[in-house]
Amino acid sequence: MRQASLTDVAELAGVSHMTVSRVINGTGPVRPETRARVQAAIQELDYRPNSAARTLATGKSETLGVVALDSTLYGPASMLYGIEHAAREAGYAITISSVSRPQRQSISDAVEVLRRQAVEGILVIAPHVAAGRALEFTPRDVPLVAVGAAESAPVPVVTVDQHDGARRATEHLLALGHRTVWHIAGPEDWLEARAREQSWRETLEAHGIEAPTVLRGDWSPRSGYEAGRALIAGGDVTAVFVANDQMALGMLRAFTEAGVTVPHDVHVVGFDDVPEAAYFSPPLTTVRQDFIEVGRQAFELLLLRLRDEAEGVRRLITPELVVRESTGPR
Amino acid sequence: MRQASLTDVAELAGVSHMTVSRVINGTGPVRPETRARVQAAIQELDYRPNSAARTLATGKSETLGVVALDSTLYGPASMLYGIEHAAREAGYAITISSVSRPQRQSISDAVEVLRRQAVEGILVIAPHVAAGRALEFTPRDVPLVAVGAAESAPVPVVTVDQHDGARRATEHLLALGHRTVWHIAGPEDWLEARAREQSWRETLEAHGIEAPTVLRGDWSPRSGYEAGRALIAGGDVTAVFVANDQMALGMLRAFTEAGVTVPHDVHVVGFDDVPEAAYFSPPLTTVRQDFIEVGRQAFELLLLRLRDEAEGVRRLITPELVVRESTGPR
DNA sequence: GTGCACAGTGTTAGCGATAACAACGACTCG
DNA sequence: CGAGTCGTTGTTATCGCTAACACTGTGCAC
Repeated sequence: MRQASLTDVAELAGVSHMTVSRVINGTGPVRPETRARVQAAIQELDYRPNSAARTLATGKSETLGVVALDSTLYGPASMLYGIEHAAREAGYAITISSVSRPQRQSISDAVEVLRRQAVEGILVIAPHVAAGRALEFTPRDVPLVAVGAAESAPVPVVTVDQHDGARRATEHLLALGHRTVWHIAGPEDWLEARAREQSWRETLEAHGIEAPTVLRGDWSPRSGYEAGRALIAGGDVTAVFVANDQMALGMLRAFTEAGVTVPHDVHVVGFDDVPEAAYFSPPLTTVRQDFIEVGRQAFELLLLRLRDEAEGVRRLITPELVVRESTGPR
Repeated sequence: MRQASLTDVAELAGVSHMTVSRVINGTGPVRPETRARVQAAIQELDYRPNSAARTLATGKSETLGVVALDSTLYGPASMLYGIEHAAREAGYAITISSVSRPQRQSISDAVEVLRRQAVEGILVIAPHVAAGRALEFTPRDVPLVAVGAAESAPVPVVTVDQHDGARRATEHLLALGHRTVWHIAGPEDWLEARAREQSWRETLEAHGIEAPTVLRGDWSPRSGYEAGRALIAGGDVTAVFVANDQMALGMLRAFTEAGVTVPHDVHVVGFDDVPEAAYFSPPLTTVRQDFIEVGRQAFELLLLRLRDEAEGVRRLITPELVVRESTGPR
């Protein structure tokens, strides 16, 4: 048998369908005994409101869309969960549409897919250059909030303060007495990677130090490993700021294999503070980003945006330097 | 101005709304020049079909629900992406409802939330004992597929063969000449943890070895670290099979701190093959689970289930032992 | 030339809910 | 005691779409 509808319930309870609707939504007055009869009928028929019909009638879907990254990178995945959690608590459903590769077109497509789903607003987790560009071309009539680092985007945005984090990491190393600090950057098309690199460079320059050549990885441990080998080959490295923890792990591995000891020979700082970082060999000094909080605030900001109160808002979340043995005493 | 509707498009193109519907869905014949006029009108009005209305009219939502775990554990997160990817390719949208703690009630609630969203089918990623129980009480009229390890559930299920994986891990260690193999298990309420533990025990018994006392963690590196310290305190340990890679990392750390060398003093095997595992110190021998494939097959299975062709189906995916230095020559 | 198939299009009736207003009785108030 | 108020319920229209069927006209077979 098919799903029961409002009318079925109304018939069984001997009332009009509107009365049932009132009972369900708590709108308008209903006599207690009528309410009881209706509720009994609902129980008996295992009635469940049809959200498509409700959406059609009200124009509200109580659903938000999230454009996520098709990856299991710790950051993006955590932000997704932060968003989902906050949204669910507020009674919103979440529809996701992920993109495999962060290209302008794919992000626009994902947004388009979500718009057809009649979502009320969209959160874009896409800390790429391409994402920023895609957002520029997004119609202004969709309530949209960027999560991550799309700084230049013409939409409200929530992001961790990458500059601050990278500055702290670099200054921490400088304070330990190093003459310079090397940097392993993330992929060039990630805004976060760019921001960290830029801030690292500026911090060095502020101390009158010329930044050494940047090595670039792709966030993966493997690329960190390779960068580590390259550094060893170059010689004369005593301090490295790596753009994420995974690459830092790869680098630690490369150092270990080559007999370079951390923290004795080299100091290393990562970025993210993944749950594993405290158990690397040695435990990694890193910059903690509270992704869950980012997700939560992004959701909040989207709610504001839905009420048109988020014009030009940009929320910065301050990261935190967590000092561990990888920059410990030698 | 509000979103354009079929009728608006029809008016602009000078046809009936049905003709527009036919153009959009490719149903029924339409003269090429009419089609062109309609398409022009669609373009001009930036028309976008209203999915709520379509769902209401057809009874099909082209949407699937996923009950996910509110965690960034590598496995569950990867499976989610596998599912999402497969579904999107097939034109299905995905609505997620995550549960923070895997209790029977919360899982039932999540399923209920999704049912109201008019999803056509539901995938439950919830490899817990509680999930299995929750699924028993789920009405049989919702097409539902379990992803993970809910073996006893009365629904079709896709899972990695945990028994096989744990057996391979244990036998690998035994083949290296160890007299026995210790085990750090996962949380007792996870079916996967149970399966790995049970299979480890059976494998030892099959070799006439009595299983040593099990230590139990919570999947976190910290718990692995503590288990490692406990093992060291107990002494006389030469081979450990750890139920996941994160705990194995913690254990490696505990060993390093205590001056116990892997692989020289102790051999360690993990489970999962997270991207980092190859860069642990030492690189970790582990059992690789292809989570993306699990997600893909789960989606496929749900499609079968939607056509009532999945009765009692259970798909097992065989994991693979990846040998690295943590069980290398001493 | 009559009939029939079929391409092409329109008309009408839902899908299951909410919105807006109407209807009715009981009660209060002046 | 008539009018207005309010609590309670019902009626009707509507959201945007598709399903089902009705209606044209054309081309072809016989």
